[in-house]
Amino acid sequence: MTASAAQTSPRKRTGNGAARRIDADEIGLDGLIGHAGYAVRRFQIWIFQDFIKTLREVDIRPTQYSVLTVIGANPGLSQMAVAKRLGIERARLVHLLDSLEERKLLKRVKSKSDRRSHALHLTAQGETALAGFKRLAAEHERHIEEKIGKANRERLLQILAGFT
Amino acid sequence: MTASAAQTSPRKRTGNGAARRIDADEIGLDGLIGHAGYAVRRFQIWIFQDFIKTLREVDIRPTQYSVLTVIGANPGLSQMAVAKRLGIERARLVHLLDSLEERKLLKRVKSKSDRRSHALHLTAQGETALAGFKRLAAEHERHIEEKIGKANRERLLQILAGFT
DNA sequence: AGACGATTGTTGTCGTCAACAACAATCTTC
DNA sequence: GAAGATTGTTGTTGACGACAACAATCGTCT
Repeated sequence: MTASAAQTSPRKRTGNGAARRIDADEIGLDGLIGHAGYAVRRFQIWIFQDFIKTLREVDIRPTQYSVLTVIGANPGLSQMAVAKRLGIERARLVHLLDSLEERKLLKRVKSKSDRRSHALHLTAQGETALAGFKRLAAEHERHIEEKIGKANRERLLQILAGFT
Repeated sequence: MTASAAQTSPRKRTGNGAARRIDADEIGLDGLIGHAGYAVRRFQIWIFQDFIKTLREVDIRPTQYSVLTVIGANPGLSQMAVAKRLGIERARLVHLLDSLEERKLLKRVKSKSDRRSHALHLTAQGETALAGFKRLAAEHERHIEEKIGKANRERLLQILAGFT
């Protein structure tokens, strides 16, 4: 996108209220370039949108996917443990689990050793569904490769490995 | 944070309701590792929190900073141009500008050439304030270097240059 | 000149998400 | 057993993206 074609007039910085048609790609970012946060924010928005689009047919959003994946890999976790691991507020996790439980993808089992907590498990249906989600997620990951290059994607994962 | 110390029992995968004290760092991410989106999300959260913390004394959030920076570098831009350049909804920009204008950091000048639009300018106060913000933002950027390394930060900016 | 469509700023709604605070039930510890 | 901590839950707040509608204005076509 943003197919350049900035063939507007050369003069810039028109004093005050003077307005000329301005293409977005000819506006200087100035100090913003060189800010990692800005680049990362834009990149993250792009990634999430592609993830949502790629998994739209199964109606799974990134956070839901991360919850299902963690529970699938560690059955019996408590909500507290999942929340801490994924950096989600336990208050927020409640609603996430509500919707996933309504969709019969997982279930809350009352723990016998600690009657406050719930042990989280995928349903059989949830297991098979998750397998499908993972295939789509892999496709999404390929989109990223196409966007920034295979080597860059791996370098990126390596750089950010400490934040998992 | 998360000072390891995972000296809990070796057995895992306790069947059903059996709950044992579990440290967050011993929970497998499984398929989540290798997902660029997950790493980027965590990284972005970390960056934003550090930015907010570093600029708390001046009460400036990342989005506000990006708006001020772009206007500072391109005085006279319309709201539409700023919104398009930063990927912000113009509806959302209205509130952002409201608060910044209330704080006397910028002003909306009625454009004479196009009476629908406003030409955005920093106030004198806004210019000097922005200089201070930029110093703090540079400090924030140094925090990132300390976190992932100077070389990695530059590589990152290079990889994500297409998303500015 | 006049009409029609597009653009700009604005207001509003909706849903996602992080951050808190409060609460009942339950566990842990003294 | 009492006091304090933890777990799941409900609720509120505020930042944010997406969308729809609207009045004022511009550009264009005839």
